Amino acid sequence: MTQKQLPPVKVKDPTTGKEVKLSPIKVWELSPKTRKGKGKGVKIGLFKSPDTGKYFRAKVPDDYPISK
DNA sequence: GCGATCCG
DNA sequence: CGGATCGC
Repeated sequence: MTQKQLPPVKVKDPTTGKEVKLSPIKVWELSPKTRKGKGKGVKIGLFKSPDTGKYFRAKVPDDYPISK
């Protein structure tokens, strides 16, 4: 059992205004427009509010794995 | 404003 | 096709 299950991300549901731990449905990274050597982009995760079922995006930690 | 990505 | 996400 070497598999590490990813911890849920603490995000604020804009629909409820509550901070909830959710696992991102999809995660990707916005590359910096000028990808010149440095400048990390921002990792974005797609979530859905458990209460309203609405979708929203939020930043995820830089160490989060990317879903393709 | 751009960069990726998805849902209305 | 737009809006929304975050950093520069």
